[in-house]
Amino acid sequence: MTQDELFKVLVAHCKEYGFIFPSSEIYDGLAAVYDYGQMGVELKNNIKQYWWNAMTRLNENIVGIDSCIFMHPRIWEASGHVGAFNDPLIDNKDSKKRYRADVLIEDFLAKIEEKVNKEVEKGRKRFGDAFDEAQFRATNPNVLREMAKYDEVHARYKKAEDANDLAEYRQIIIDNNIVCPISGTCNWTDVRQFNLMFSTSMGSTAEGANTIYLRPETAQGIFVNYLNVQKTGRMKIPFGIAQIGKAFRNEIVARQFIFRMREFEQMEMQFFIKPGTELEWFAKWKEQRMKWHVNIGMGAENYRFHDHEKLAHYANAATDIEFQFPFGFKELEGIHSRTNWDLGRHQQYSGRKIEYFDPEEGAAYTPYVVETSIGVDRMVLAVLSHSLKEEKLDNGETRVVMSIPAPLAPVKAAVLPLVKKDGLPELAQKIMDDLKYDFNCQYEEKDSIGKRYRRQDAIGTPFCITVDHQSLEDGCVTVRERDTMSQERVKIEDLRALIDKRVNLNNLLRNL
RNA sequence: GCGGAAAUAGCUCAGUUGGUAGAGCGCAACCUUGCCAAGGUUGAGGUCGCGGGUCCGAAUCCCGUUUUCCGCUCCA
Repeated sequence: MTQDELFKVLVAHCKEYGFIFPSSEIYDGLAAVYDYGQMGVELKNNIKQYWWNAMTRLNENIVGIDSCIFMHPRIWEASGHVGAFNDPLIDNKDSKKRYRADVLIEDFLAKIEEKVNKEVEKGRKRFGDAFDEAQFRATNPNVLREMAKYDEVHARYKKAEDANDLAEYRQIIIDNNIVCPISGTCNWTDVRQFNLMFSTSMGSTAEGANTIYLRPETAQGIFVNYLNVQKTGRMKIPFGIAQIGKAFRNEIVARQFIFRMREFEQMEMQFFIKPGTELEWFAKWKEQRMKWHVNIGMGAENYRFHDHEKLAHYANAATDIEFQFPFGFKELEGIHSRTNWDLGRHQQYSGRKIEYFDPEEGAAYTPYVVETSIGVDRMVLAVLSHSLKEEKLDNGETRVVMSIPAPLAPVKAAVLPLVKKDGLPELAQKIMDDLKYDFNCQYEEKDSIGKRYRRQDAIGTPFCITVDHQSLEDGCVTVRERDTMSQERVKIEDLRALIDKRVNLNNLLRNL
């Protein structure tokens, strides 16, 4: 099976077994939005728990918060999100290149100015010392013609800009035959406004309503609560604030299943430090975060760092942890040294002093920040795509098995009476009722035992517990292991310890 | 956004020159069986993605539209 086919099989498998469904499916779906089903939500919750406990329990200086999706609109001005993503864009249909419509028009105006300047230079050469530029500009027919065109286009452009009239942008481009530098044609699409942020309005009456944005990242909720947490938690630098939550980005193209969605969930931790120590902490978190990933047991060879050469406006060092997805190595987590950019901007925009008094230094400063930011949905996809396997068995048959690392598996054990009579269901149900307080378990008595094993394989259940006639006499059951398909006789009272050893998240955390 | 392909039962797919919708698997109930996708009986489930048009008649032909997949493009 090629990676491409595997990916298709994965998407189908996720739907068939209740991991992930396309959103609003009975209404033909909503592009690039997916819902988690009964299995998917368990897997996702386990991943979140592994992260949350690794961050907040294993680090005494990291605490969690849960901030709102709605935030003050000025926050997004301070963060740079409003300014950076409000561009009118236009595509050339022939070269398929995308341009900013306003830049195309400005370039065109600049070219006219250039032409005029050339004329002026020609005049200067011709008249020498007697050259009067103002008079030349007022009388030369070439200059007058070009300037008339300039003024007309400029006036239209400014008017269109003020009114945010996208159709007029396009009309200006067409009327002046502004062509694509690559294809040289004037075959343009409509101008579209791209804003990466979703907006809505707050306030129940139209006139009183404010435009607010759905947060495009959870990080800002941490930054604006920095003072609250630092003061009420009496946090001493270095310290971190962790958060798990939804974020929203109006991606131009959202594709590849849950890899790039418009609504997604992030797990972010902002670590506040003394200026000058950021590269040291950056290196430390790089190492820590890679360890967290590899510890899951999906193979160190499937991860790699990708250091950024081109840095974002807020960062002075950045790297991605990439995972080998079916469609190649892609970003799973980002680690950024964000300097004091965010806190500094909030200081500026809010007018509040956001500083830390360092008793050791005897001075106050705006802390620097090292961020770790991971996509929950991408983690889910990493686990699912790595775990799904089609195996050839010795008897020539194939089985589909989800070898999800046991601590992350949605269902930990299935309790199965071998037959649906002779008191076996009753005993199985008793075992189920005992285990369900510790583990997510399933009870199943329908169909042959082989079929039930395969069904549990397909959702990644690490253990199947089979109750047979002998169990009634000796108090033992058969424990069948998912990956090896091996079977073992185990006393009923030993079941809990046996399962716990393999599926308890704390065992994973202890290895960190 | 551009180009290409596709959409029929829960899933995988048939469906003849246009003539009132099919299979396998799955699902539900019962019987038989019992350690790796067993057999039998019975049953439920589809306005053929949606909207128009042509026609006596459309799953089938035409137009539009939505969604998905592949490539390009984009992604602080």
